[in-house]
Amino acid sequence: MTLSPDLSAFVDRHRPRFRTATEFIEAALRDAILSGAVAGGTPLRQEDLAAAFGVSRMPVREALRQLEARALVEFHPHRGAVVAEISATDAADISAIRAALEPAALRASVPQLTAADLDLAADLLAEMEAETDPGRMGELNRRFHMTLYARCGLPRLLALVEQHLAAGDRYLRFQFDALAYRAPSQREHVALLDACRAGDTEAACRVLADHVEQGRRHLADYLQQREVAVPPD
Amino acid sequence: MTLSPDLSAFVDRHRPRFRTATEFIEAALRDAILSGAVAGGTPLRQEDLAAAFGVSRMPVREALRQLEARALVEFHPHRGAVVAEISATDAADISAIRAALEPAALRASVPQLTAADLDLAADLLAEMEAETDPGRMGELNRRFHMTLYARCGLPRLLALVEQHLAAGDRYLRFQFDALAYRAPSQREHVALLDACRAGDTEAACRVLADHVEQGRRHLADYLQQREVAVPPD
DNA sequence: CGACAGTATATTGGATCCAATATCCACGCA
DNA sequence: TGCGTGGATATTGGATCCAATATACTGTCG
Repeated sequence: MTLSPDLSAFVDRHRPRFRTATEFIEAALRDAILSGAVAGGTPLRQEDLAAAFGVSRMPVREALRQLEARALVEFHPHRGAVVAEISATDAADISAIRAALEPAALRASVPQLTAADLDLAADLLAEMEAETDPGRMGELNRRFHMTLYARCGLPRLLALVEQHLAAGDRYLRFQFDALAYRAPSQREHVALLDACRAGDTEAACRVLADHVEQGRRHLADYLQQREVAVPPD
Repeated sequence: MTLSPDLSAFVDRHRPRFRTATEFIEAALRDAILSGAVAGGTPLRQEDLAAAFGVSRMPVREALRQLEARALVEFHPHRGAVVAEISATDAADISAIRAALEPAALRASVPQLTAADLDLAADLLAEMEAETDPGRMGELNRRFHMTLYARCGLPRLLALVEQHLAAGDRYLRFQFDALAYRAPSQREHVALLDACRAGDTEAACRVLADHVEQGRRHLADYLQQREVAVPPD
């Protein structure tokens, strides 16, 4: 440890973000799918992906396997992987999981939240007010929620919550009337943060449960009308 | 379709259970880990596993990647994979997830349960009375629970529940006083099944929440005394 | 004209090979 | 003697190659 502590920040900043190609590709593909950049049903040709990333098929295969375990892609033996389809029932599924998990995470986290956590959450909320890009909006929303859950001390639960927050965002991409949902959502966020700041765990959980339920309903309504408009093939 | 329908059952029965080596190895390793046959911290050498399964390292690598995504093994770049460690906090983590998810699954499932479902659950319960092998007992317990959740119509939620039921069983392997827990657990199972049979969804959820909580407490007590006996190295 | 069989092709699954890197150990130096 | 350096070794990460299989096409037969 002869290295000046001041230098460590630079070392960290310049350290390659990913240590293996597999890690990098897995993260990139996950982002691409969750952000909605590649639609459900899209075939994922190993050769094409390998060429796109400038590697061989092998790290692509490993990354696809990890995404399969996360239900983001589906494998059909000898036919390849396709991006998992979205559907109204899948949205309901994700909403149900969120509704079950997030209050549990919040309940464990609120008593441990620090002033810094609450300030960070407030900052994220303020940023969301001005944001127009839906992708960035989704990220801010996830970070806001995750900040409030972060102190729950249950890493598995936290990972599951993050995963399903992101999975839910896949659907928001396709909502053109998302703006109508935005104002009430923000009001719920404010109420949630207030309850957390007051240390009222149960009130916070109630607000959150309601918030997730509102989101579920909003999504269900949207997807149902969409399904009527675009009949299943 | 010239094949007599009567033959299809035989075809299915004799169809190789796994169509790719990766699938097979993934299932085998998962079972080995969840059953407690290989302890946490065990290094998983790709070459050794490949030899043990009679294949090359490649399907082993893909299987390990899938298990990594399920948090059953941990990868350390260029150092290999090790079986995920068990700990008191991890057990608490899994218990919290179960407590959140299972009542949600049950609530959605109870109204859809058929008489056949309830009879199957009763059969499993009866089998459990006589069972002494802890591994088989765990499997019966999982199947009993899953039978009651099966009609929830939310496949992702169901998969998560199954995954964490199995993950929880990893801990029961190490409990030598599991027999003391067995009788009250069975009583709770009976009460749960009765409530389901009566179609009283909310009562069933209360019984289940209590059941999971009892399991959590039992596990926490056991692991705590164990941690005192075996200080962390 | 339609259905089936056989083949051709594309793509994945698996094996082998090479490169990169982490750990271990011996050695030298203060 | 203790620490740091350098190389040897084991193991993984990645590339390339071969085999297996699913799909599409083509031609033939009814």
